Amino acid sequence: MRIGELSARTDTSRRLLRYYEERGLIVSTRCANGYRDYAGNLVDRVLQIRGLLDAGLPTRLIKQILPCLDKPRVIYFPDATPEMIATLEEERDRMTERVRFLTRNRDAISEYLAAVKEYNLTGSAPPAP
Amino acid sequence: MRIGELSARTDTSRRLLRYYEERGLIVSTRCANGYRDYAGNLVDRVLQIRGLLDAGLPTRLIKQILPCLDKPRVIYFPDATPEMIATLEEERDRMTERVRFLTRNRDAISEYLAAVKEYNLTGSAPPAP
DNA sequence: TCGAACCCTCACACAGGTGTGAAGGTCCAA
DNA sequence: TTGGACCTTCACACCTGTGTGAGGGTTCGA
Repeated sequence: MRIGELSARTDTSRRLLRYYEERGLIVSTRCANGYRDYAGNLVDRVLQIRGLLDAGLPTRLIKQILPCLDKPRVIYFPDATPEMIATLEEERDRMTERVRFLTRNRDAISEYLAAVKEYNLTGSAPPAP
Repeated sequence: MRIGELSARTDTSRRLLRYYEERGLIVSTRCANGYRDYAGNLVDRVLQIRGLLDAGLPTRLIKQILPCLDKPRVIYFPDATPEMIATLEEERDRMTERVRFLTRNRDAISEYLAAVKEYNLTGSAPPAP
């Protein structure tokens, strides 16, 4: 598919798709006229990239991580240098940390929203836990 | 405490502490000589801010969210405008989404790392699940 | 009283993700 | 064959979080 379609199907600007390619996150072949040609599986890939970016990971790391998230991954085993393993372990821990933080704060927000709802319903503050 | 101590206790540069203040995320009083004076509870507050920033939330939102995370929060109920409630609900959902994404990808990384470990141990790829 | 270690404001700079627009080529349908 | 929709590259520009340094005060111990 061409860039316009991929853009529409991923709700991602053409600009960003080219940027991701420049960063090595996605690849494309070229038609005879120079237009980019994308494989169908790139839709999922782009969505995954966006999610990881939104989660705070830089493209540099996403590029490292993406191959490991592919299936089958066996073919990537030989590429697993010790440095990369270390980077991945570090990043995994950082992600765990992020999840903890996000979850905790999100729960606090939920709790607050529930309390506000209760307040608006009954006109009085809910009992302290 | 002064900025140097807060900086040391939160492992955050003075520059950033001033920036957070400029953004309205933290407050300080001023000593007679113009030095900033921080309350002790700001240590936790700053760590929380850093966590939220690292989790991908912009200062703009953190500022909105922080008051809801305080205890007791009852005093903030009157401030809960419908727009703010809506913003919070939106952000809560975005955070849930982020958690899902991070967890999924982190698990994939963990799985990959485990497979690599197995591979290095036995010299052969683990059986496909 | 001097120097070190603080603090202040201001401002320039950078990296990363993203928008926007210019200048131009391609393709298809009216 | 012309117009519009699509594509190309290139470049400037923005915002946000952050570093760094200049120029200048304050505090305190040697």
